[in-house]
Amino acid sequence: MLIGEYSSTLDVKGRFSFPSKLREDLGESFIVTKGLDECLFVYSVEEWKRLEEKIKELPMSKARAMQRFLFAAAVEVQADKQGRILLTQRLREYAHIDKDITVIGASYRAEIWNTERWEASCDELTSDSLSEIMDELGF
Amino acid sequence: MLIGEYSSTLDVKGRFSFPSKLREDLGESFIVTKGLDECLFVYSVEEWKRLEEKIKELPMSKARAMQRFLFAAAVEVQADKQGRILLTQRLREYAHIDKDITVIGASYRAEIWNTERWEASCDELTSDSLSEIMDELGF
DNA sequence: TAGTAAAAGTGGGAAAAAGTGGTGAAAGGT
DNA sequence: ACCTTTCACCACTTTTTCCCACTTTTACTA
Repeated sequence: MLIGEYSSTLDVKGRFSFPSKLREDLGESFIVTKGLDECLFVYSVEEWKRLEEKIKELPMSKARAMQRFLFAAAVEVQADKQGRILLTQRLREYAHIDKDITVIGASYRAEIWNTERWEASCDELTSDSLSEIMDELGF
Repeated sequence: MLIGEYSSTLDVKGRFSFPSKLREDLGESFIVTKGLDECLFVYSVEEWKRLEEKIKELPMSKARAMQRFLFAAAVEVQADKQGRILLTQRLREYAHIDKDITVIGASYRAEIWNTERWEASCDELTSDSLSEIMDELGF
């Protein structure tokens, strides 16, 4: 279970330390790919395989856009001994990552965000919509 | 069943002792997350898992902002041998926790409040509004 | 109701883990 | 073969975590 919110910054080489709490769950190496809302999705290898299976089952008419989006962008990364990872320029551009980074746990996947964009997307949540959904969940 | 009201204060390191009566019920480690009205919600691991399942089932199209909010805010904490816990700065900021803390039992969850805000929110509860709700419940 | 024992709370220090900057080796391209 | 770029690791700093020892409160008994 991936939870929590962690912030980090790119160093001069474009590396950043990936939260150790999330690394514990994700394993040695993991898959990073384009996600919704211009953030990056991060999956453990096991979870990625599961996703692959699901997409395979989709009819070609629907699946090919998804396949192209997810698979073409996907990269398998491995943290160095200090727990840092390096993203391809392509992925960094897609997620507007230049300096400040926020990594969050989101249940079965993690997400990598430009910090500003993450905060903006949090601010969009009104407390009304929050309590509404919480009601529904019996929170 | 979590009940009662307990007060505590942050020490210089930002720790505070979590009421032992509540710890008995919550277990070794528990989940703290952002709650409504700018307090923090505390769930036992079992209770959290139940919520997790519900959150996961929300439709991706509508609820992903909500999912992110809930999972990103969650932290699993474990009391030290003295029964104290340490909250992340993020959670402390959200709940305006700086010095005086009130922890309350609220049935299946506990809540962590800034003491002043807790007292203010108690004052807001008038007998009128309460009796209205009690009517609804057939109390 | 005072004394005693046990539990809970507090302050602080030491060890481990995580984070950061930088250097050198390997790989790849010219 | 040489230069550039990428990658892996070492050494240092900072942060976090864990636990000891002491104080205070609570509960129980005489």
